[in-house]
Formats: sequence, structure tokens, C-alpha cells
Amino acid sequence: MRERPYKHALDLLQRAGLRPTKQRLALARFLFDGHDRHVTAEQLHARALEDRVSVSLATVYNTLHQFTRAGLLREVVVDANRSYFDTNTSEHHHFFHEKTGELQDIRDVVVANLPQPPAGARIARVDVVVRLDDTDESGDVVTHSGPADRADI
Amino acid sequence: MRERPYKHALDLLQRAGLRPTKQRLALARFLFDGHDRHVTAEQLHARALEDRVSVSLATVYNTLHQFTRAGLLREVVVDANRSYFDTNTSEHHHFFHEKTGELQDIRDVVVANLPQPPAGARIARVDVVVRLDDTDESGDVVTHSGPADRADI
DNA sequence: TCAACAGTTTAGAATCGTTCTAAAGAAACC
DNA sequence: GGTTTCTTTAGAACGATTCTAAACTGTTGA
Ligand SMILES: [Mn+2]
Ligand SMILES: [Mn+2]
Ligand SMILES: [Zn+2]
Ligand SMILES: [Zn+2]
Repeated sequence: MRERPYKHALDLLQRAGLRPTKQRLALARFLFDGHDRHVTAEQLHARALEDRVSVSLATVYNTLHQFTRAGLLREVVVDANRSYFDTNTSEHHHFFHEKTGELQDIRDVVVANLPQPPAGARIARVDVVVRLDDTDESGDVVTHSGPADRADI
Repeated sequence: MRERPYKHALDLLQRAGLRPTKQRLALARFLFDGHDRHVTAEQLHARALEDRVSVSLATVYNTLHQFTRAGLLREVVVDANRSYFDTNTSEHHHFFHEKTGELQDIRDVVVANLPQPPAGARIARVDVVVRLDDTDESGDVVTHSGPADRADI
């Protein structure tokens, strides 16, 4: 929890050159409260409505993209049909719980031995997604499965 | 190029317990011709029509999912709004050309220092996606950009 | 061989996340 | 306050994918 969430959100918007509207302030206060969050547009929209902030889904999308452009968020691709936005913009990777759709930050993963990118291309970003099956107490797989890979050493 | 593509496709379908219909044979012959391929449903559909195989898009989707369930394909998630299917089912990772949507296999990437998965979960798969910006001869970035990360180590 | 059944294909509708449009509303500026 | 510029919004549109239900085809075994 931050001490002056309103002031902090205001600062972020001003630095991004975005007018501090009711909707943006509400979304920013929730998103940038000091926790690392991974939200979809729908989730953020639902959360705003819970807090009795009236905001349309279109505005939630607009705002998420503006925040992303401003470097306040980054988009994480883990699911072919849903976009996640991550408030942690530092270099890190993810566990993805396929059953629940939950993302979890992981740090210190080492990616080595990357081949040279083809001529005319350069690396914009490296994303590691560790997909997780949930198991029940018996150790049986609960979700749809497939042979489990292990990470290359 | 395979010597008896018809026979090979037939074998694959039979081992998967799928009836060798005209549509499945045509799709299988193209997909499993010995090359590693990364296709979207639309691309595969377009290709079939080029080859004058009449097949509906619904059947292409059905077939891709059946082949995936049978372990002949695997789905690769790199783009929030498009599903890629990969004929290379061995352990490997990808370059993703954000501009063109093209995927390219990379081998021998080392992923180390993965944290233990949370209790009740186990690793189903580890995916490394190296996103590439295309640059022109001057070295300037051609696509929309963002600060370029380098891989850890 | 052929009927009967089970599995397959398909057109078109439906769904779903996301983006667009254009008009109304709010912030900024003078 | 008046004017400009940016923002929000409802609702339509979009594009990828899935569903539906009816027609079709491969398989089986009498
Ligand atoms: Mn987007
Ligand atoms: Mn799918
Ligand atoms: Zn994260
Ligand atoms: Zn591949």
C-alpha cells in the first residue's frame, strides 16, 4: 500500500502526458498501488465497477494501451485469446497456471546460448513462460495434459 | 520431400485413429512433408485451396486440433490474436518476427535457474520466445519499438 | 454387396475479445 | 467564459475461433 495513492497516480499520469481524468486516476491508483499485478482488460474493468468507478470497457482498453505506450505497463502474451498487462516492467519471466489463467512473476531465470538473430533483425525481448499443470494431492494431473518437458538443464 | 507422401500421411492418420478422408490426407501431406512448419489455420486453409483441395475453414480447425491432440502438432502462443501450429514437436524454442508474424525454430537454448513450481503445480512446458524487431540497412528500427532487452547473460 | 452406423464435413450462425466510430463530455488554455 | 483539444462512451464492427445441425462418407459386418 502506498501512502498517497492519489498523488502517486497523478504524478504518473502527468509524467506520461495524460490528463488526469477520473477514469485514469481510478485505474492508475489500483494498478500502481505498489503490488505487481497481471490483469486483463475485463478484470480491470470488473474491479473498477466494484469500486463504483464508472468506466467503459473501451476506456479500460484505451488506458491500458496508453499506459503500455508510456512504459508503465507491459503486455504479456501467454494465452491465444486474452491479453495480460503487467505492472512489473522490469526484466522478469512468468509461471502461467493454465487451469486458472493466473500469472506469477519469476526472477533470475537464466537464458543462455541464444543463437544470433538473423541478419536485419535484432532482439527486442526474450520471454520465458513456464506453463504449469495443477495437480491434486494425489499427484494426478488435474488439467488436460501432454508429456511434461523439463527445462533444458 | 518425402518419397511416398500419401503413404506417410495415411500412416499418421491411422496411428492417430483418424479416418483417412480426402481433407485430412491433403492437410497431412502438406504439413508432414518433412519440413518444420509453423502455420495458422488461415494459412493452411489458403494453402489447401491453392492446391485445389476443397476444405472448409471449420475442418482445418478441427483437423489442427485433432492432430495436436494426437501429438502430431503443437500449438505455439506468441501472438494474442492468432494461433500457430508447429509441426516440430521436439523440444525447441522460437524467434518471432513481430513485423511479419514469422516463426523460426531455435535449438540449444539453455534455460537455467528456474524456481521450484508452487506446491500443487508442475511444469508442463517451458517456452522461450525471442521477439525480433526488423531493422533496415541503416540499423534503424522498422517496426514499432520499445527498449530492447538483451537476454540474461 | 450393401445396409446401417459412426465418424466427418460444412455453411452459416454464434461467440468472444478487442477495436472502431462518431457524438457527447471534460480538461486545458487564454 | 469561450475555444480548443483531449477523453469517454455506447454501440457497431471486426477477426479469430467455435458451435450447430444437417448432409455426407468411410467402415463394418450380415
Ligand atoms: Mn493490443
Ligand atoms: Mn485452440
Ligand atoms: Zn510479471
Ligand atoms: Zn517450432
